[in-house]
Amino acid sequence: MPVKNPGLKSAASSTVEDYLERILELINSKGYARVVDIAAALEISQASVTNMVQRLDAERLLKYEKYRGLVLTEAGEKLARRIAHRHRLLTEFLKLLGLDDRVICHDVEGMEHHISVPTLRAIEALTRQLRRRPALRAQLETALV
Amino acid sequence: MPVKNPGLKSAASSTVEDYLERILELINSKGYARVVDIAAALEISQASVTNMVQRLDAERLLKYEKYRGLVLTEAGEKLARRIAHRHRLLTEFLKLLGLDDRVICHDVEGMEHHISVPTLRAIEALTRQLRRRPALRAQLETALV
DNA sequence: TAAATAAATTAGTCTTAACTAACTTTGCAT
DNA sequence: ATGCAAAGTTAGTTAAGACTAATTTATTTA
Repeated sequence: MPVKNPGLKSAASSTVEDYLERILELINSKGYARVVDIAAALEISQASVTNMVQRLDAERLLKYEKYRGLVLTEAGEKLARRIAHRHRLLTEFLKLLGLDDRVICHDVEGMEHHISVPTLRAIEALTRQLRRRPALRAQLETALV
Repeated sequence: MPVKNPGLKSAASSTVEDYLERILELINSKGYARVVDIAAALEISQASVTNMVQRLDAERLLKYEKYRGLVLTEAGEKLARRIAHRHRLLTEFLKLLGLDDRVICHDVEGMEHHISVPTLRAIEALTRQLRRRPALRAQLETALV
């Protein structure tokens, strides 16, 4: 089934989004993202990462020199940031629903690539409202017995 | 990336879920689901449908006789119903957020396969609360300008 | 009922994105 | 400086799930 992925109107597949997300995380936390670290983070082989990294270089989302490492391009970083932001918003939303971290993590990782900008905005607004209505959140929790 | 699909703790992939969903829809609306109709509904070739239908038969989610048609098994129908139900709950939820039908349709089709049972329950509870709080819904709509 | 059309099937191909195994490069420790 | 381990790369394979083209079966209509 050719299910498109226009969530961020980038041409990025879910897979590409996952890579960018992890790469940005690594850069933020360690200052760099090596093939071996990306592979560990995504729980896939180094070979797969090498392939994808070369592809992302071809797509100008990062600059890669063989054996020497990579840096995100302007475009790549921008995209990665938006992906990370979307991830955070979804996580916060589910957190407010009282779900546990394991479930949140799993579901967000699955859904995040499929959420369009308008839906994300709506969820963001809802999250804000939910945040200031503890009584409503309490209602939800009791419903989850 | 080996992203599992434990939403309904069935072994069904997203693709299988899509097929079952459409097959049930067809059966509900026309009384039967032919290869040609499934293909049209999913916008894929008849050949692809034939393949999948044979696989679903092997997995005992439906019974299929070459050239003669198919019926869902008990297990297949049960699963299909749960998939359809999840689809409806998500659609209703997004509807209450004031999103337009195109967006809802797209996003639900993407997300539905990745929502776990606990998350679905939480969203269901939230939907109920949202339904009885028009003021809150109005707040959301104004935030979506 | 026979021809024409619609539906279904088969066989083989393509793409994406994983994998393993084998090899190369780099960097560190002696 | 060399040798070993860690990191990275290449080549070739696999699996899911699409596709087309060719063929077969079923159905409709003249």
